[in-house]
Amino acid sequence: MSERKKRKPGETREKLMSAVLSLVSKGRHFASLGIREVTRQAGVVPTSFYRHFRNMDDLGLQLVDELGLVLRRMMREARENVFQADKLIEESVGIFVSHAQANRSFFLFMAQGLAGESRAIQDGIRSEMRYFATELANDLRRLKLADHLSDGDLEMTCDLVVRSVAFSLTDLMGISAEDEYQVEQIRKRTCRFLQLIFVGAAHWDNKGP
Amino acid sequence: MSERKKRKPGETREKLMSAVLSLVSKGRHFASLGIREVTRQAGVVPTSFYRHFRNMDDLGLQLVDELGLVLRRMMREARENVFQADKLIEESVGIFVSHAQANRSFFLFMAQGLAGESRAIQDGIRSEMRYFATELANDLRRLKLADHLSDGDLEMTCDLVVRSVAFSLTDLMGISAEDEYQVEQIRKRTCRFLQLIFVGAAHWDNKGP
DNA sequence: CACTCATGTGTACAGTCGTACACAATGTGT
DNA sequence: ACACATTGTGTACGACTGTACACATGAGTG
Repeated sequence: MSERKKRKPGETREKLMSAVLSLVSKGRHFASLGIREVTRQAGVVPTSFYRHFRNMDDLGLQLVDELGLVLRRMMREARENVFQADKLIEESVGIFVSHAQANRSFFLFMAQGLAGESRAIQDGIRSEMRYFATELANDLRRLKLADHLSDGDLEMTCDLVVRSVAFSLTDLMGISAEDEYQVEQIRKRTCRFLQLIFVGAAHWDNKGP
Repeated sequence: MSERKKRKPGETREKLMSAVLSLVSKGRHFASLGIREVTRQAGVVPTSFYRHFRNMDDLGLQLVDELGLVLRRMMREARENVFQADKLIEESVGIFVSHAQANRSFFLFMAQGLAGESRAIQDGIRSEMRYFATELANDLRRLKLADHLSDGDLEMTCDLVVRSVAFSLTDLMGISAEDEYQVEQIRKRTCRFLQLIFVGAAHWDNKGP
């Protein structure tokens, strides 16, 4: 139970996970990747794979965990940088887009996993999205921006927001990262989506059941 | 250039496409399917595949075409059955859910293809969604339900509607088709999403650029 | 009839797959 | 210093893969 002082503990593990992300950003789908292919990309012998993962789904699940970290970092940055309520949407979407560009492979993996082959990975990603929606609801409450909404209605609104942003994610992933014009189009369009949703939320009066 | 009277023209072709759908509904991802696996499921010899498709992506593209037919059938039924404007959302979502159940494998394929491996299939499905949004916009114009919206804003609203429904689709595909309770939950939640969006659209005044 | 054409079958091959096993290197606790 | 646990390597095997080729069938056309 002492400290590990190996030269590079878990180095191959990281190489394998990076290899998957790298293949995914090259256009491959996670479900079509095999152990040999991943180890080849990582520059390791196939047998090494089993030292760290039981199978590809196991690796995918651990990628979902790391994805969670990325998302939390993004949320923290958004919380630190969004001060004025009237720019809330623009700022948040901007941060989201830049994170999606900076961690393209992670978000690509996320988009794929939502309708992927492994139920466990699907559930993991869905759970991350639910957590995100909950945190968003907390923030809106804290900023007194949703006082007239019931808890259930606020939760629904945030859920819709997260889904819309997630769908914009698949738009982003469909274009090349360098196409500034298209990125800007998607950014603006996502902002308008969210504005529309928030206008709806602002005028939402016990219309729900 | 005369009429073909072969016993069963294109029979194997259909068997191959059905085989893919069948494998997809069993939980497999399209990107992970191989030619041999598909032909085995179809009860045909592997070489027969090439008589009808150049590769798996080609087959996928033709599945997208058939998916288009399914979507158009659904839209027609919605147009025929939705009379009163106040029940428009409930009726439409109900028709959507029942179609998604009846053609589960097609919609599963669609959900997968949105973030799939083949760019061509992605674009095909995206194009189907765009068509759908446009038709929806036409209907709303025709029913005089969006008179205060500019064309661009109406298009955006319909796009958001279609995206929200498409995301509900992945919810639907994640549960077992027999779980009536969960299906009902998703149905209700989708209705609330759309209601929120339409409330937003109703109060939308040149807030856009 | 013989022909062509579309379709389906059988065989074959080289490459890849997942994974089991024995072994080497190296850092850790006694 | 010793044995141990962890991590990485090399080899091996049977199953599966995509696809090329030659051939069989049967319908439509001359």
